[in-house]
Amino acid sequence: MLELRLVQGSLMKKVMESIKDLVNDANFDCSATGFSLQAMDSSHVALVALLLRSEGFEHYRCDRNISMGMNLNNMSKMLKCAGNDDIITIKADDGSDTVTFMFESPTQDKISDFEMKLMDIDSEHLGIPEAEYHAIVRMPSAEFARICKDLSSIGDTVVISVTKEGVKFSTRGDIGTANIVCRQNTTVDKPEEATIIEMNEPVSLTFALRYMNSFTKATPLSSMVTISLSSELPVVVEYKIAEMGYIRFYLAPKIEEDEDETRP
Amino acid sequence: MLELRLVQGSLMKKVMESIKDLVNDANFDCSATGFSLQAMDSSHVALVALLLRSEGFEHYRCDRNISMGMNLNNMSKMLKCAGNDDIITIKADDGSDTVTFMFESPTQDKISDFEMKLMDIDSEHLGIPEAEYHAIVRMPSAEFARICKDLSSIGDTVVISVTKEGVKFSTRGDIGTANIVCRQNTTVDKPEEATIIEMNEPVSLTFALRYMNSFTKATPLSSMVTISLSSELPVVVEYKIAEMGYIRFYLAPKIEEDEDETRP
DNA sequence: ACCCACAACT
DNA sequence: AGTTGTGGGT
Repeated sequence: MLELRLVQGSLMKKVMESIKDLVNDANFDCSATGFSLQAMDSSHVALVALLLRSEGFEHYRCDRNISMGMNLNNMSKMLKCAGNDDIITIKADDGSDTVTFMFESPTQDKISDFEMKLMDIDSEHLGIPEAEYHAIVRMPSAEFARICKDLSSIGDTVVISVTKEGVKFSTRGDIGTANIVCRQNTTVDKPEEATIIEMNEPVSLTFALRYMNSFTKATPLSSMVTISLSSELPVVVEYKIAEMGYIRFYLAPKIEEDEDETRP
Repeated sequence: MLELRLVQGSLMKKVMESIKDLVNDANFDCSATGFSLQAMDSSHVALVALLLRSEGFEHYRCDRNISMGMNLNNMSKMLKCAGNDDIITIKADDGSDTVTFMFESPTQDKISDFEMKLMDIDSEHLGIPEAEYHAIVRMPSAEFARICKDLSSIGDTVVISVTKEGVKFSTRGDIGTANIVCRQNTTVDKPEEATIIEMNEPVSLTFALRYMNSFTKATPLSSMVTISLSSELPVVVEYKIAEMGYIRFYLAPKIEEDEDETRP
C-alpha cells in the first residue's frame, strides 16, 4: 500500500512539466526514503534524477519498495487537472497495476480521482557516483534559462568555461558568435540574485543547447540552479526542490572537435 | 421598423461568442416580448435557445414580429468591432433585407454602423415543453467549465450523476479514468461559490464532452450555471443573463451502451 | 479585463 | 525558427 499526500500540489505539477518533454516513460521508485525517478531521455543522451524525500510529504506511507512504470505524458495530463492550490495524493494498492491521483480542492468541496494504468518498463538503474567537480557554478535559474534560450538562437552548442573571474557561455553559428560572461557576485542582501563560483581548476566544456533548454523547464521549481563541471564527466544541472529534494539533469560533454573539422 | 438599443453592448458580444461556434446560421426572432433565437447546432445534435427580454433594453421598438436570418460568424465579426463599453443599437427597416448594427462609444465621439445582409433560413421552431427534472444542479459556471475541459483531456463523454451528496462527473479514456465529485455547499456568505443540488430522484446520464465544452463558452455571461437533468430528457445547461433573460443549451443524453459493446 | 509568457504547430 | 493559440498572472 502506497499513499503519498502533498499539500503543495503545484510542486508535483511543476516536476512533471520539467521532465515530460525529456522522458516518455519512466519508473517511479517509492521507498521509505522517498519518491524518486531516474531515467534516460528518449534519445539516451541525457539523464534525469528526481528525489522527493518522504519528510517533504504531509503523509507518506510506503509499506514496501515499489517501482511504478508510468507514461509521463499521460501522468502530466492528469496532473494538469489538479488546481494549483489542490492537495495531491498518490495512491497504489499492493499488486495493483494502476495508480490513483487524488486532488482535493482547498475548500474540500471538490474531490477528484484519476486512475492510470501502470506499465512495465525495464530500466537499468545506474548508480551515479558522487564526484569531485572542477567547478561548481550557482546562479539564478531564470538567468541560466535566459542564457540558454538566447544562445540557441545563434548556435546549437554552448561552451561553458569557468575561471575564477566568472563563467562564460559561448556559442558560434552561421550568423555569428556570442559570449555571455557572468561574473561572480555575492550580493549579500539579495541571495536570490547571487552568482557563486567554486573553482578548483579552470574548466571549459561543450554541450548541446537542445538539452540545456530542456533542463531549464525545471526553472519554476527553484530560483537557483547549480551547474557542476569536470572535464570528462557529465555536467550536472541541479534544481533544489524546497524542503523535499532535487531534480538533477546529467549531460555528457561533446568532445571538442578540431577547429577545422574537414581536416583528414 | 425595428430598433433595439442596449447600453451594455458587451452583453451582446458575449452572447455571440457563446453561440457562434455551435451554430452557423440562425433566425433571430423579434416580437414585443423580446429578442430571441432558437437553433440547432450544425450537426443537429444540440439546441440553443436565447431570450433577451424587451424590458432589458433601454429602447425597444418592434412594430411587428419579424424573423431575421443571419450568419452568426459574420454577425460576430461585426460585433467584435464594438468596444466593450459601447452602446449597441440593432436596426432593421420593414421589408429590408439588411440589418444595421450601430455602436456608440461611451463618450459619443465615435459612432460606427455596420450593415449586414440577411439570409433566408428555414427553421422549424420547436416548442420546448416545460418539464419536471429529476435533479437540478446550480454551481459556479467557471468550475463547471474547468471540469468539462479537464475531463475532455481524458475521455470523450462525461457521465453526470446526481445524488443528494453531490454531483459526480466521470469519464474514461485510453489513458485511464477520472471522477470529479462536487459536494453540495451553500456558503451563505459567498453565494457566487455555492453548489446547490435540488434532487427528486437520483439520475445518471452520459453526454458528449465536445458539446458541453461548447456550452461553456457562455461562462462569461453568468457566474452561475444551472444543469437540469432527467432520464430520457435532454439536459438543459442554462446561463442566466442578468436582467434580460437566458441562454439555454439542450443536449440529448447518449444511450448507455452495454459494458461490452462488441457483444452481438 | 488586459497583458505576458509558454507551448504547440507550420 | 517563427508564428499562432492557449493558459496564467497582474
